[in-house]
Amino acid sequence: MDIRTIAHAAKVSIATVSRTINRVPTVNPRIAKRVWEVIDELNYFPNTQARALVSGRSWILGLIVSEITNPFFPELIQGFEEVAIEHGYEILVSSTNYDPKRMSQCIRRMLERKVDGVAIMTFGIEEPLLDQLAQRKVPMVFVDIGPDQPGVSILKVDYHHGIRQGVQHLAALGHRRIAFISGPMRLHSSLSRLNAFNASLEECGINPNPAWILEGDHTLEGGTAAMQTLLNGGDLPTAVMCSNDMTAIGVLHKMYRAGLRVPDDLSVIGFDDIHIAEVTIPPLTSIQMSRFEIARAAVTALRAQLEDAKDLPHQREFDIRTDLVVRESTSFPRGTMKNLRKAKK
Amino acid sequence: MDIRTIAHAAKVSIATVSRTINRVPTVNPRIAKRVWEVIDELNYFPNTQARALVSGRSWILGLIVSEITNPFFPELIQGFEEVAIEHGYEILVSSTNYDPKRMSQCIRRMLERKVDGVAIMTFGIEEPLLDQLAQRKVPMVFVDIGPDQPGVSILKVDYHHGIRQGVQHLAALGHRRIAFISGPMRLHSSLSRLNAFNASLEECGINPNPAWILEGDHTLEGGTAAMQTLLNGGDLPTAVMCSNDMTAIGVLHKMYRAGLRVPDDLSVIGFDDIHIAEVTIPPLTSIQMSRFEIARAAVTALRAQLEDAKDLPHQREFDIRTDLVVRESTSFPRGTMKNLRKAKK
DNA sequence: TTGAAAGCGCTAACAT
DNA sequence: ATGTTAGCGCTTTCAA
Repeated sequence: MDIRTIAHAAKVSIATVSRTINRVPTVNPRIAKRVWEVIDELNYFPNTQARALVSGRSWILGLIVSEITNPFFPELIQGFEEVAIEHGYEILVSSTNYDPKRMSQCIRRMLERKVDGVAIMTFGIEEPLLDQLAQRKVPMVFVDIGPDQPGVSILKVDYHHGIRQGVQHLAALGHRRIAFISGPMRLHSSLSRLNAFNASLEECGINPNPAWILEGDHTLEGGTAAMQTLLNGGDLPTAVMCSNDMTAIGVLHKMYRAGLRVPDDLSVIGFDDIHIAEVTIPPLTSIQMSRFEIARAAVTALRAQLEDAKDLPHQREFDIRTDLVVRESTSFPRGTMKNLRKAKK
Repeated sequence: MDIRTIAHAAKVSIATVSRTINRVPTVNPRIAKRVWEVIDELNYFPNTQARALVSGRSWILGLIVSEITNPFFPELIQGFEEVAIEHGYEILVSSTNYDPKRMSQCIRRMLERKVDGVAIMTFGIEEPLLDQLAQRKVPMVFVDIGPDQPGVSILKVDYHHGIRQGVQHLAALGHRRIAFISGPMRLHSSLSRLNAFNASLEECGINPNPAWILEGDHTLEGGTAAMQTLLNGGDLPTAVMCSNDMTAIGVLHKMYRAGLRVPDDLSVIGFDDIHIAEVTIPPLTSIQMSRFEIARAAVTALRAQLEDAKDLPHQREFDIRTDLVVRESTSFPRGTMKNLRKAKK
């Protein structure tokens, strides 16, 4: 069944069927109605590849993520899928696993399937492969930073806002000895988070201790390893802030293994606020970055380049907020409670 | 740049370029070499939609999952992507969120993008929409059950093997009071797991208590809710087996909330063995079902229908094992330890 | 073994 | 407002 079948059944030309489907305003409403009836009755839908071939628009949006097994990303993908579908786009998701080879393969896949636009949410652009996309004028959207080119939008995450809230929360509880476990330092977003942490520390008048700044890799294992390092160091901080929730969960686990208690022996703050943070033991205080907000902004940014609807924003940068969510992995530093109790007596 | 560019540069016809790319054996090796050189030099790749249009093969494999935010699925998707790409297929992932409307939308998307085959990993087919796929002779692969039609393969998960190991493990520790929190009962896989549990109980000579068979929904919240019900019931079991790990993590959390200890007050076994099960507190004893094995089998089953390679298996069913992984959420029932200690004295 | 040409299903320019 | 037709980039007969 093809467009000819419909044209024949509706007693019009294939051009009219095409126009009807594409909602060209000049079609006679009565004829359009007849065409739609035939389409519905025969359950017809156009061949997307033929359509893409001739129109040059695939109606596919690419989404490149670092690793799909980090719960942050499925939540992001879900939002992206939802918003994209809503606007008639199919999505092509692909993950790099922080591997430059795979990154290059991802770009290739995007190119081969002729995506109309691509969201690169790997929190750090690993290669100048992007030129291939830029050359073909494929609109792109990045997180944090991206090349300053036409067709490129940036989702600016305000790490500082949430992280400052976290540090202030810790400081208010009485913490002065605060560690930070970063993400992979070659990722720009990791650096941004660390910078925001250092700046917030300074705002609170706390001196940073270099021995308490550790590099993690945004995985569970990275979190346990960093916590182990901290434990080996002897001079333990009273609180630790993590660059993402997976790291924090690793920290929680290592503390459990070491027979220490959170938050009694160490307060822990995560970042992302993934769903599972609600049920960790103890429930994780975390800095929320809305996946849905990011997903929506990414699709919007791409659509703004692709379509000329008047309701689409015409900006290069989009702001993404972060906010502290206080749960139970943060409390007074050890000792303070006793003092409080004494004071009460 | 298109096939003509290459043909011209290599001084051959476009037909020869096409044959070269498609590795038709009749092409003169020297000419083929020349063509490949031009292709590499110009960094050319064929337009997939033109190719799909004329050949009728999209080289896209669909993958329908229930919910991408359940960590089991990202791990599955990752494997599926890897194996599919390895064989030259692109993937189209889509999630139903257990919503029949979305399921129907998923099928539609698969149809519109003309997938060559589709893996339906929703653990329970929600609708007879599949006819649309069957009519178009799209090969399908299901988990557990599927329509008995040509072109349909089934991944038979041996739930019984792993679940029996779990029950025996519990029985060996001295448990006789074992509860089960199932998945949504309209899903066939949930029923299978429950049946395997009941059968295993009987094998061990344990009487099932209907009050200890609860229906969950494979989410964290379902797990906490079911555990709450168990707590309210008063007559607490000494162990609980869960239909998936998310449920088990919910149980762990509710126990923590109730001020009870795992495994001292309750032993907990999960199912799936997702990555995070290693770092729950305590680390979760779980029944492993290999995502990668499922992913590989799914792609293999589809390829067996699509390609005529001699090395591809020609069977309708594929077996998937399950195995117990013992960690620290299971132990002796309360009281037994004391007895043991006494005995030691 | 290679080339010429038809045509996959559709959109869009042009003609009516 | 509707129809006719060229052609998107490729694969695949068919002829040489």
